[in-house]
Amino acid sequence: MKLRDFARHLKLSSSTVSRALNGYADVNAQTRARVQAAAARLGYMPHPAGLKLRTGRTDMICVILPRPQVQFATPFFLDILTGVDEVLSPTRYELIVTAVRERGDETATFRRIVESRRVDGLIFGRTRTRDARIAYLLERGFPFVALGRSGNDRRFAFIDIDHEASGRIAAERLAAGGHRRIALINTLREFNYSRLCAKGFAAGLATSGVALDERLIVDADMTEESGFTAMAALLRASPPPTGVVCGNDMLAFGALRAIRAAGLEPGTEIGIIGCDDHPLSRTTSPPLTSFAAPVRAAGAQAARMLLQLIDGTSPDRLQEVWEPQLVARASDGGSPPLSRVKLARRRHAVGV
Amino acid sequence: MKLRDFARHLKLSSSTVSRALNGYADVNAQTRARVQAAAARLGYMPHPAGLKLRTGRTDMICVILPRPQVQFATPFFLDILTGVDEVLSPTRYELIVTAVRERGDETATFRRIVESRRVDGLIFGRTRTRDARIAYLLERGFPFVALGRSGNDRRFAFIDIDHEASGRIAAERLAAGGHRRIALINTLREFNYSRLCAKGFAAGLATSGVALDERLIVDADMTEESGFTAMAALLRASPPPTGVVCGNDMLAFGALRAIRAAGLEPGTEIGIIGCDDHPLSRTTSPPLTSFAAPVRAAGAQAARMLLQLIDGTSPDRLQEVWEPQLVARASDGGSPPLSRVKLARRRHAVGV
DNA sequence: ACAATCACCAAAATCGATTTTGTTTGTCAA
DNA sequence: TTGACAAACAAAATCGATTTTGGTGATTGT
Repeated sequence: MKLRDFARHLKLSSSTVSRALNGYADVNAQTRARVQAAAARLGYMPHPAGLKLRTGRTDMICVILPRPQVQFATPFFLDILTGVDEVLSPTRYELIVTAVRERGDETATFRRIVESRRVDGLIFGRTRTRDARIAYLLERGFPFVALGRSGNDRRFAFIDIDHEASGRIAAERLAAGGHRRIALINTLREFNYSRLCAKGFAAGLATSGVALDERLIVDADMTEESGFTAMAALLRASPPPTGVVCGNDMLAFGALRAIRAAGLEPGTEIGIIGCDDHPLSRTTSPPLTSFAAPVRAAGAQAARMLLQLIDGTSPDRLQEVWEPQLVARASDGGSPPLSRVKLARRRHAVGV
Repeated sequence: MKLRDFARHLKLSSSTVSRALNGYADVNAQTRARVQAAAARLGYMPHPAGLKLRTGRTDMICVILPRPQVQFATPFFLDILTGVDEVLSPTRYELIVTAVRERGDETATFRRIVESRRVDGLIFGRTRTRDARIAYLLERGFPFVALGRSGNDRRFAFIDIDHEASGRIAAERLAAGGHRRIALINTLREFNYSRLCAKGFAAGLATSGVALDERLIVDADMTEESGFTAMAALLRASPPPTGVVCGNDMLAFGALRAIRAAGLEPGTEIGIIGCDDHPLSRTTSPPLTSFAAPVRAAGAQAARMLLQLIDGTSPDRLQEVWEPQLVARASDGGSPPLSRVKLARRRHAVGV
């Protein structure tokens, strides 16, 4: 049923009906009520295409799906989507999802989306320390909210979790537990939060009076396998670390496995702290100490920010950094570090 | 830049330009080439709203995001999305995602989507044994592809994995390993694949000459915690099972933890087989035997089917059931079952 | 009683594409 | 020479909404 039919049925002109539905003042209150009641009863809804053509709005918000290569590192992406949808669904906006296909230059994806004029705004994550996508969007003046900050520019809307604080708190906590050789298995340095985590980690060691050994800081992509490989390598150092901070929980799962494979007991002989609070982290053995990431709330907030941005709010007023929340479990157990001799003996025993 | 401007720039009428771009015959081949070259050079793209209003198509495909309550049981949802997008992106179709918000009646979500006339077709999963959503869509004649079959009706397009075969193969495999008391921790019976899995499991036991003990079959929702709880309860049976099949890997993770907590060694003292091949399954201890679920390929195929359906292919010709592929690892180790005495001793020792 | 104002509604323009219908050429055959 | 026909393009109608403009009848003030 289209507007004209609906109007004819009400014995009114389509313009009056339109104005009644949109709550204009110059239509009789009684008529307006009658029209709105009839619309609800007959289930009249304006045809989206006609509406969009006339108003110029697309009423669509796009969330960018990162490349699948690292998807298992983001079990949280669904949470983001859920949060965004939660905010969008009571509004006139629709949520659309576009995956990044280009291998090399993600900017091409963004260019395509912007130029197709199909969406009013963009939400995406995995911000880089120097982010070409952000530069492009800023240049085009296209509305977007980034999940995470970037290094090069600050004049855009973002919501981020303070990974610098996570890194610092984790380092200090292990140091307070008596550890003096503390490693960091970080996520890829190209991502901005990874850089911040490393920075906080270094600061935490410094304030705790623990020397920073560059050889105990390694980058890894965000898979369990990388965590395993990185931890296994760290355990071959001499002396090996007795505490380790991981850039995310998936890496920590791998690290736990490597520690066990080396014949050591995580949580008592080696302290380990993750980051992100993966749903399985409470079930590892020992349960993994980590930092809660309220991803769903962040997605919702990003959506709210984007709507405000589209409504004209300045991006400078739409910037938030949330404090991380430590989820203390058993894996960072404050045991004293093992002696060098004891460790060497164990390494020998399991043939690492 | 709109069509009229573009046409003026070419010193042609907009109708001719439109016909040239759409490859009509009654425009000079030379002119057509000139127009298409200019479009590529100047980056002209028809405005989506105008196009949709005129053609009536929405060029949108909607994928339904299940309720977050069980999201962690579906780390594969992103895979589905990726597969769908992979097929859609070279076409004129756009992918949109809508989350189910209603707690009770999911049909309300579907009604909203269909009536808003914003999408040309639907993809969704978690089909139920009796599925009201499918009934509604069939009644409305709205194009959709279901990920999974349903019990009540068959006249719709679907793609499914043969969970009946998985259940059967898993049961037979454990039986062949010498197990005689085999349990099933199944997913919720309201989902159709869950029912099929139980059916296959029973058949597998029957062909192997193993008695089916109803008390060893339990339903659980799809979380790690449920798996733990269910397995712990099973271990309190007398005699306890020596083999267990899990409806998905997340449940199996929980079961593994429960087995360990009871002081037993999974893979040698208790055989366990999962289903879905979660990315972490290769890293458990012992690595989990499971069934590969080519979710991404299934998503892609669902998208292809939906496009064919929209193009007029009959749903009867768009039905596929894929065979599961066993991924043999160590967790189903073919060791002989423990004696009742030995088990009892262990249970006593760890205080279960 | 008459003009001015106001409330209410209808008619027409507009958004940007596609598609149908018309018009101008030029060519060819009768 | 002229009518038929085809090729190539232009003009106009159309999709379904919103918004601007304009007009009618009633009310009010003087």
